[in-house]
Amino acid sequence: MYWANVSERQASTPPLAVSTVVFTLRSPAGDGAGLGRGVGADAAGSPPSVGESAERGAGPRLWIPLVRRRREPYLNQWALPGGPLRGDTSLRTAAANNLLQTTGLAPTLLEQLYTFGGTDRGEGARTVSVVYWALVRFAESDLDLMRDPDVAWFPADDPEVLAGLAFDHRRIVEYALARLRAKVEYADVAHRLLGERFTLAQLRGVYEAVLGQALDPANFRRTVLARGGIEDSGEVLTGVRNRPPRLYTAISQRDPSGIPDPEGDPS
Amino acid sequence: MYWANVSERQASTPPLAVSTVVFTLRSPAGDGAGLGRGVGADAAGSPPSVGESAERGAGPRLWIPLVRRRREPYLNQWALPGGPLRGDTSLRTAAANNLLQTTGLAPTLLEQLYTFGGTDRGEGARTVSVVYWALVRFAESDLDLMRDPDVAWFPADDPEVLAGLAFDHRRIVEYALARLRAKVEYADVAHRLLGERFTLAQLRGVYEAVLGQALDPANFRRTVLARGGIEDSGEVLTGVRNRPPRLYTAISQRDPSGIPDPEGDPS
DNA sequence: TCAATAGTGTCTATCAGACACTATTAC
DNA sequence: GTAATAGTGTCTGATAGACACTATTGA
Repeated sequence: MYWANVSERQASTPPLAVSTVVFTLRSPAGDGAGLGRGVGADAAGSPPSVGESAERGAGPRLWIPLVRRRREPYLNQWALPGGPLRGDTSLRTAAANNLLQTTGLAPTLLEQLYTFGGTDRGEGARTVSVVYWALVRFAESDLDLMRDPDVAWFPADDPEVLAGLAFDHRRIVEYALARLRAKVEYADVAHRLLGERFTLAQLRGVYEAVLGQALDPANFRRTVLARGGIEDSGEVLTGVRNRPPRLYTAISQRDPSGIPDPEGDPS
Repeated sequence: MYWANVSERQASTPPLAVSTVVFTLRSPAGDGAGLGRGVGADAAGSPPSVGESAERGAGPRLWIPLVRRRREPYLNQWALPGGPLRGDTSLRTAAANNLLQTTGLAPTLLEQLYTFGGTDRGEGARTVSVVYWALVRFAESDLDLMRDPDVAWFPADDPEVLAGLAFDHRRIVEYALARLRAKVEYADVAHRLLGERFTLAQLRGVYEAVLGQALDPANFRRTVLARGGIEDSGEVLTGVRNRPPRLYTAISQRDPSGIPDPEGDPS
């Protein structure tokens, strides 16, 4: 007996949830809006301990929003924002709604990451989670929505933060980071974390934050300009105490290589 | 209100199914076991028309198994093998079971492809499908299991076959092909379609079938040997009417680049 | 011998990394 | 002026593609 026509079957399938790993960029000097660092860190079970670990100079770092659990299991531990898939919304729409409710932000990039459906995902009933990953521009953030003490931003690569996550969310965040690293080199991922106009140094800062290593400014300029996708806006950034850098803008790219998300929005 | 702890909620989520795109390699000359070509092609709605389209010489081609639907919607059309996710099996196990029941084969590679959950996936009730893609070695196939007239193999890139598929399965197969192409270059995908020992010409045939273009034998040899992952077995293949080629074996690779399937089996 | 494929050697265009060097601002 | 970053030029080693060439079998 072969199953080819099961799409319409109402079987007793496990509950289905949609979660999102949201990345944003935050400069340590705080060039954008301020950011409560580890709000509600006093909760038992997860010490966030957001210390500035000077790994690679003082460039910007990746941050993710987490939500504190208000019920068992993993009570009071931090978890990825998410929720059950309701009625007639698509997976992508559910992820976008979820992101808006949690952070008040609209994503500049939203792609499906992976569907976790193992039977060893943690305590509690077994659940299948479709996980998305997203990028947002933090400077545009509406901080009013962040007053909720059960939502806070944390450095995405902090081992102590990751160790305190509920369920298998640590593995999920690490997988999302790996995908982000693999994607930043050949897609227009970087400028989606920045604003409309950005300098090459800022763009390089994104690459360095994502890849976790310093890059040669001269070579970076050459390769990123040769790759296309950005354009000299003609303006320069003034007010710095050195030679004013040019400002660039991102131009729409037809997904140069890489395979697009099949249900993704062609924005 | 933020949802962080929904994993245990029993919401009215859509039905969940697992499907698999299975690729195998078949030489036009039929060096392995014979293969019913388009069995049951008389069914209305999908003309398989398996003609040898001489696109790139006479190398091997990729084939996929399809299952004929026995109910509405898309009655009698061909679809990907799949079934509902039952009780306490993991997604990966469900895909493997499904593959075994359909083709009688154990996969040499099995990875999650994508989860399709749009609201426009075709007629009938909305379903969320977690789709896997797999590779099998056709020579090892147990053809007794293929007696079922509702299961047949088709060329994976035949436009007429793809056009006749049920639901959004055409898009799914095309996406799986794109992922396979992207992956064959930097992973040990190719030799999983071949047997234990293979010549470099056979290996090149896999690359050519997957990529859809001819490759220079000399350069292919250099690059594939430099990449590592295969080893000279010391034996040669006799019985050919030209210089006997060496036989190589695949050696285990620690996923040289690329990101492994997070719930995948580390085989 | 010829046909056919296996396998080697070599040239070249391209590209990434290293790094010296000049340019332009604030102070 | 100095400090600091922006931006340019150049060298070099690694690599992919083109392609000529030799090697070894069956017929």
